[in-house]
Amino acid sequence: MPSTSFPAPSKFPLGPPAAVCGSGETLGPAPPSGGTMKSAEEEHYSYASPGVRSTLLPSSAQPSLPAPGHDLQTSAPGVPATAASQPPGYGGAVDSGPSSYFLSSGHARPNGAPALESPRIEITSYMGLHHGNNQFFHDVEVDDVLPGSKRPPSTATLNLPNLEAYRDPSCLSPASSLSSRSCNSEASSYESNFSYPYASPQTSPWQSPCVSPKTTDPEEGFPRGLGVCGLLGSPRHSPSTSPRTSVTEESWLGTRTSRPSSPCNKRKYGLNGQQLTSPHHSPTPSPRGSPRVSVTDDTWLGNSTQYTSSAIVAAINALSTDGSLELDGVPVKARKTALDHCPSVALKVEPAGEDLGTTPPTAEFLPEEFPSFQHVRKGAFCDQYLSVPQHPYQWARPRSPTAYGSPTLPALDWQLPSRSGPYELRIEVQPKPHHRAHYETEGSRGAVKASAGGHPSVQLHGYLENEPLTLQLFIGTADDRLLRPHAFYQVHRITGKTVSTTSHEAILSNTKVLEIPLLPENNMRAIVDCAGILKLRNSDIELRKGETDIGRKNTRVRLVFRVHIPQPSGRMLSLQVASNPIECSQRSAQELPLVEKQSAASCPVLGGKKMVLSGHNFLQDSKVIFVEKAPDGHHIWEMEAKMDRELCQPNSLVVEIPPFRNQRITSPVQVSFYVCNGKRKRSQCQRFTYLPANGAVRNNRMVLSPKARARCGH
DNA sequence: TGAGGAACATAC
DNA sequence: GTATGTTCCTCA
Repeated sequence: MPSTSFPAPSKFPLGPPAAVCGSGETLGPAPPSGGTMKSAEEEHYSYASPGVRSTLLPSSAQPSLPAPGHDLQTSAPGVPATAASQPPGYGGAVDSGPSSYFLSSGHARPNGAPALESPRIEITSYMGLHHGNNQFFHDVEVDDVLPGSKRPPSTATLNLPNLEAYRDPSCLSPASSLSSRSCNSEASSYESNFSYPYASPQTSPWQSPCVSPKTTDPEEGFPRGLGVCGLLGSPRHSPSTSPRTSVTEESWLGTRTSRPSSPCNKRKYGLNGQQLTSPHHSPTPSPRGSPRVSVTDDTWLGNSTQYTSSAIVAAINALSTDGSLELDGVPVKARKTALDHCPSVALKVEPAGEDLGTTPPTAEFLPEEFPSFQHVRKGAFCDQYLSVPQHPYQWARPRSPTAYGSPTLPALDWQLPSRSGPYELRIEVQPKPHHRAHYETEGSRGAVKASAGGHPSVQLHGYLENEPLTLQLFIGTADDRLLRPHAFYQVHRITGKTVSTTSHEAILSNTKVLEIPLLPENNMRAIVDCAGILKLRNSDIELRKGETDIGRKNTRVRLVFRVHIPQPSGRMLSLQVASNPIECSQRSAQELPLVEKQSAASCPVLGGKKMVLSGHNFLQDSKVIFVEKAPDGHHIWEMEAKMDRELCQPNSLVVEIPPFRNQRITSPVQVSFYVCNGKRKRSQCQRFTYLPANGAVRNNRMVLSPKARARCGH
């Protein structure tokens, strides 16, 4: 395979490659790592065109490169050490400070080099990303089309509204609910977008070279690089390209069929792989074989006019083609398991190079301007294949950032600043430190809540425009490494009467992203009451190709919020902020709180002082109880300390030390305290010493000064 | 639907 | 054997 003819690294003078727009502007932060990243970065920048989803395939081109992973520190051959060692993100920001991430609206591939040849087909999610009425985005997208190429996004997403129709119900737990099975839920985008390594050309050396490779999903080039899933390729995608279809189908239908250790078959499901007959098994492509197509239409029908009918047909063809060959060489067990996870198939169709110049005009991607397209899609296309319920938007959603095509937006594992220039994205209300995530086999456990009741809220400060924006939310890691999408958790869209915030799901490189409107009338503030957390089985994720993280004990997450602010220059400013860590496992939440450190071993004997306790398993509603017992064990007093909730953070409590209550004690006064979670969980008592401030010890008794006495109520 | 709890399964 | 993960039961 030819290697990528990207701009030389010299284009990125500030260490990590900085974003470069078509005009040569140096943009935002550099990607987190090198290696496969390199190509991705370059691709990303050099090709970053909202309207064009380039799909360079570093992996396929360089099979030897390490599979995408999470190790952001990993560098790869050929990549400057700096690129790999520096934290992603702040490298080359220009306008808004070092940390801002800008995207130019006009990035066309600088050298006009053709996209990297690659034997993969990927249908990337794009659907529903173009709905907006945000002219800002609109313009950007138009401008972003490669000059002369008029090339539409090379990838698209097809949402499957009702995955159940394609899955064996018997495989689902009775306890399951549609909403809980994120992968299969109405949030069809997840389904259609969620791709597994096996289906990801970039990680599938065995993929058929017959696929026309012209574009690459920059997203995939990043550490996680599993590829944006979704469906639909550009209208140019040759129906002959294909073969990914089967993969997708299999992964999709194979859900739960072969979970190695899953009790799915042992307990209730009683489903065997045989039962799940993938449409692709049929030698003959059939409408049924491409349910994903309809999937894409799901909630985005109203907005998905970006696709031309030809594109859709191409996608269908691709999907309906048996691509089993691509799975050859992949252990059935692993394959199925992994695929199982992502019922939805995300195919990325890579248009042939020649397509670049023949791609339909950008206008195709502007639904508002081409209502006829919608008609064609819904009626002529979707209806013919799948009965897809119309899913009108509930809100005049601004064009989703993803509508630009991920190539133009920073990858989810890029580190972005929370503020830049006049803008600041801030979490006004933090989520509770514990939220039990639900499995696909369970019903939803509801939305993440705030400690003091209510829900987390996020606000964009400094934005004075009247155009609404979209707030993106995904589940990120909470370990010591750089923030990145969490492999074992996905955000779960909550809907229902109790949810006041509308939202939409999108998939970016295997990560589900919830998109929430940020409206000027709400002061660009969003109350996030629509986000739950879905736990994916460790066994499923760990079998993913390229996955390096392990799920065991990896149960802490953060809510990551992003907003992309169009700039007058046409570029995009991206901000990001992550919440405090959230413990998602049931067991951890039940563990005893443990005080590891306290701010002072000795504290004033009188009240009014505060003490900081840090440890584990503290809850926002944890209580700190002070106890004093006489040497003979006699309980002298016990009282709950007042908490300074404003200063409390996860696993860090700030308490006000209660006033001294008993004068008949010896000095130094030994007092114990424990942290109590709920009714039963309490830490071991931990001692500290009161110093006789404002008092003195005489004859084994505390003698308080009049002032101290008054303060203590004595 | 949203939780809480716990039984059962698996990893270490 | 213990710790942790996953599924199921139950209830408000």
